[in-house]
Amino acid sequence: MYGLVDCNNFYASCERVFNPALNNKPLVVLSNNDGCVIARSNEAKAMGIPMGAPAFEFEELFVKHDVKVFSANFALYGDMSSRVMDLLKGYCPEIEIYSIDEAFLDFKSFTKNYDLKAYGEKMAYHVRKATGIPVSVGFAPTKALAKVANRIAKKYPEQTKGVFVMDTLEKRIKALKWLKIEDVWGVGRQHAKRLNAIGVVNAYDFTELNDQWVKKNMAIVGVRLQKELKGIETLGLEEKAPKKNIATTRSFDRSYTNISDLQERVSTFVVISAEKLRRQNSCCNAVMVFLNTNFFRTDQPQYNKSIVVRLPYATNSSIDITKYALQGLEIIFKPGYQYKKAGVMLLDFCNENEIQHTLFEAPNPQHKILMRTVDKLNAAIGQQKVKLAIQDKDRVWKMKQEKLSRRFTTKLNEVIEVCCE
DNA sequence: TCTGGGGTCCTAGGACCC
DNA sequence: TCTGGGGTCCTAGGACCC
Repeated sequence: MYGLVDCNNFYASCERVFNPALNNKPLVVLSNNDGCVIARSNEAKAMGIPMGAPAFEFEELFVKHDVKVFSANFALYGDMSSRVMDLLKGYCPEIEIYSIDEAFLDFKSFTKNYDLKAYGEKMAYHVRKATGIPVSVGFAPTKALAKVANRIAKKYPEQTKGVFVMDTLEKRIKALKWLKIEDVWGVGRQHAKRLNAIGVVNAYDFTELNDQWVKKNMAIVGVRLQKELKGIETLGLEEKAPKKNIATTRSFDRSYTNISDLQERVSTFVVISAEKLRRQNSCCNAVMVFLNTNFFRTDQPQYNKSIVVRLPYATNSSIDITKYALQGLEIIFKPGYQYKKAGVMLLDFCNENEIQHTLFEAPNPQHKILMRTVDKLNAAIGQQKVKLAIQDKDRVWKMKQEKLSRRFTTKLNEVIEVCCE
């Protein structure tokens, strides 16, 4: 059996841990720049605030119903996530951390008639008790079915106590008939539309579909999914692998027209990305840069362009990569447009120790030592304290974050205060 | 006025090889 | 008039996930 543990309304729950006055109140968390709603408490969901809703469109509703609004606090969420995951590892060492708020557990090595229901409840209780984060647990013979089981646990907390075990054929059929096709893991908008058109409305219908159709319209991924839902295992736990791409992209608080502003942004994006690259001991062979105008402003001329610049040698030096990224920017930049978003993506990785050197161009060996030193300094005295001269030339780039909570768990001077009378 | 960010996998088709 | 067969690698774009 597989288990899927998923934190309930994760970001919203993180905000509540250190501020219990928020319990039972509608609460939303906004994306960078306080742009869109990216997490909602149950109360906020019940009010009909959709995922991805632009915050400005719902401002009135927030005020009217006293919805608690927070800017995304990823320092807090990331730390809370690792606390939850560490606890789960204690219950099942075979674990795949699938995202910041969910993990698959493989119970293969447990004895056949092990009481997973009781075990799951114990695990969920412990996580709640130790971190303050509520979780739901689904058990089933395949990963895709564990996703379904989890959904049931989350949807019916009273009946399931947050844990649902799908261990019989009857339970599986009933669950699949209950689950709408568009809510199936791996079925997105496009496939859902096509499936609806041929009368497939729930997950059970999908399992009954002939596999020729599935192969033709949803490719091998769809075929696998169909098997998984029938209880035939096609997906195992995945190993944690180093990233194949690393991206840093941002929308700006306003539009920018000057190339010098964009040069600063692109350099900073490279520096952030390259630090992640070094952390996983990789080098990249190419860098992609893109520029976007504001596509919501249909009244303004639009220009979206990206370019991939090959590097002469594989490197993870912020200095080298910045140089080539800026060359790329120079090529795609066109004056006269209002740029609202830009980004950088590092591509084509290899291991730091397996670099193919070229005959005529060699990296500066000093960079490696320099980067290590910069990384160490930044880790010790705060991120981005040591930077390239082209970054932040004469202005502080501020993201709109008006409702940011404290970094309760990762900054000593921001920890919670306890008052004793 | 205001609308996020970061990933993965798969496939078709072009370019190339012998 | 008529023009083979078998293969690899790369890339762009689509679809999906959180």
